[in-house]
Amino acid sequence: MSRKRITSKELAELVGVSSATISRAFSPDARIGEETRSRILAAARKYGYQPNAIARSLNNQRSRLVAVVVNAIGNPCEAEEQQLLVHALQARQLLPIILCCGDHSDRLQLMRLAATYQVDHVVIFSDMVSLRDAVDIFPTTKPIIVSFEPLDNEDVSAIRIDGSAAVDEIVDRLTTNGKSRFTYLSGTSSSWIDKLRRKWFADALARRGLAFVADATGTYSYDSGFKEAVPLVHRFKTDAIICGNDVMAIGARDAVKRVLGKSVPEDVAVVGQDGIAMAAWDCNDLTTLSLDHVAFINAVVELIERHQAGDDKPDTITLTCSTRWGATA
Amino acid sequence: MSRKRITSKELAELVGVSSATISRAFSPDARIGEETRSRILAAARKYGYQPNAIARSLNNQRSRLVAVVVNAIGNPCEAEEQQLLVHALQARQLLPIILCCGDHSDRLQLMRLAATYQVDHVVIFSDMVSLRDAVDIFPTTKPIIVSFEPLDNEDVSAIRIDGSAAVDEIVDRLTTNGKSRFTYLSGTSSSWIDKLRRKWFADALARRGLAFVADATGTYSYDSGFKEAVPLVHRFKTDAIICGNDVMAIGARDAVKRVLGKSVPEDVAVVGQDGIAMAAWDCNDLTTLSLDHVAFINAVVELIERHQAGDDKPDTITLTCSTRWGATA
DNA sequence: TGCGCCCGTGTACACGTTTGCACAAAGAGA
DNA sequence: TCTCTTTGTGCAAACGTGTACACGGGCGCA
Repeated sequence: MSRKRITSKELAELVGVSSATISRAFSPDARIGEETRSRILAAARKYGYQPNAIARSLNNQRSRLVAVVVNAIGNPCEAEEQQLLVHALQARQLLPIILCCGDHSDRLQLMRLAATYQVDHVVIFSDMVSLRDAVDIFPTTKPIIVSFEPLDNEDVSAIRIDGSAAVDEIVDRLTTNGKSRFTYLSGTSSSWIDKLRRKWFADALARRGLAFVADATGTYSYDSGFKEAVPLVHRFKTDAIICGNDVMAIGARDAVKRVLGKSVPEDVAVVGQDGIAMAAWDCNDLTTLSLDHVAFINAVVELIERHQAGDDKPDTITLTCSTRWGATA
Repeated sequence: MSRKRITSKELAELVGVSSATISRAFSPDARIGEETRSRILAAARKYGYQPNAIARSLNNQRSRLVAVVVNAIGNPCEAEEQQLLVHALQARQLLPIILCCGDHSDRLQLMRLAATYQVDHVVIFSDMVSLRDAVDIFPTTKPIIVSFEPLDNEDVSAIRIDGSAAVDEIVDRLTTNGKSRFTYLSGTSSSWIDKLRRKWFADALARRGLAFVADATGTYSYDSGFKEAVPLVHRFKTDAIICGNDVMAIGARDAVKRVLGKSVPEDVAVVGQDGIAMAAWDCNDLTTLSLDHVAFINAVVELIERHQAGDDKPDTITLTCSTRWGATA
């Protein structure tokens, strides 16, 4: 049953043409007789012939593969974006290769492996990889950086996110409601994104003569949010916890309510970041700094399309965050 | 900056050997002088040479690419499994190509596109694609079916899930607690998995002289669980809702509590399926028919490794479900 | 010295496409 | 009829590897 796939030369023999003509039958704007083409396509269907994309890529110098570098697949925020991106790629006949860099696995080696497949584009969602490594490993493919790391390199395209205005709104409401002992629960200690997000809040606080009274570091997970929230409340008497993502915010809220027996937002307000679908669930109803994921991915896709069209001029697109008002702040 | 990637022939010239020797330097068990190899590797590092995997694949007839067919990336249950699988593949120097078949996109065309890339293995998580289509589109690659569809084809490997024992436990507790008006909320009308899961419960009920008093169909989403639960309680007076997955169960629970003002599990019990991490969150604490995702993916990986080793004999591995007891039933 | 063997390397071909060039046939314009 | 363009096709050369085969040299052994 597992018979070999038929090649263009074999099909050529069966139809009675040359293999070059087979190839032409499959490229839409090639010079070929209409009658010949339909004869070939019929035979291809009959014998199950499909052009070999590996061979084509070798010849073309275009693989139509896209490396997508992410921290994790499970993380809801990333997952929503990945879903949108994968759909957009598929609609353009591009195939995504997912590189999962979050864990212990050797990121650099993994990216090098993907680079050997001559991917046409690289989309870097993960802020665990540095820009320097990215351009080093993909010298021929201009990467698209999606993390918010400040770029000093004019050679890569990027999406920049600006949340300062929305953050100002959030802090405004919190202070209006009497909050003053703010704390920040970040998701990781080594991430540019996390540092930048924290800075938005710190700046907004500074404009009002305030500052964070304490910091904690989790792992972007529910459990870490749950666990880290306890000392923030217990020891630092915080009345407003700003969390690095929505999942940790949900964990923190649960800890405040269940473990500490306090009410949210009256005793302690909790603010998330990302604006994932789950934040809007009735049982969560989270106040969160949210990003329009559709607009975000649209921007990425636009950059990819420019690259694909041969426009190598790098560009930076800036998006602004909005606020989802919920019952937690 | 975007200079072309260096080829093995060019590197050969620089080092003063033939391109064949370059190739040998990169295959661990080739006959090559130790001194020559280290000289080549040093030069490769210096000039940034990496063997071209596309060319190698063409030559080898092995791409080291794996097509992973899924319904969606956002779905938490699938996401957890995808994460595990991707990690396992990466550890084996295999690269995953994700095919997202859930939506409107033309599944068959998408799979055909992936097939042209000569993937070494195909893992089908989605039960939206039929077995017949799979073997048709990947004639040369024996696919690994992960959906639970009853297989009449001896040519594919499969993972089979058996939840009947755990389901019996669950139904036992529910009836002991006085539940009698069971309803089933499925995630889709066209899925084998969903039908099979429903059958486990229906059989367990039948053994006790019971049957579902009503059925509803959602979309595996929180919102659909929320919406579909209302009429089940309101109109059919159900006191136990079995949901097709955990996310819908959370939605159903919220609707029962917030919209209908009833208590869970006293008035209405809610049972999920999948055993995703979120089910164990403090705010959810869901009773659910759960699968050991690690064991599940281990089984998949074992099948892949056999295929990779050239053992084409198809095999079926059976896993059993367990129960996570929570506060909702 | 002569024979056989292993080691290290080069030569050449194959993998399955795409595409520039050549060329025959057909049609158009004079 | 002669030339010029257009159309459809084949030939052959890439694309960058891996590897079977050949071959020269060094070594052991008789």
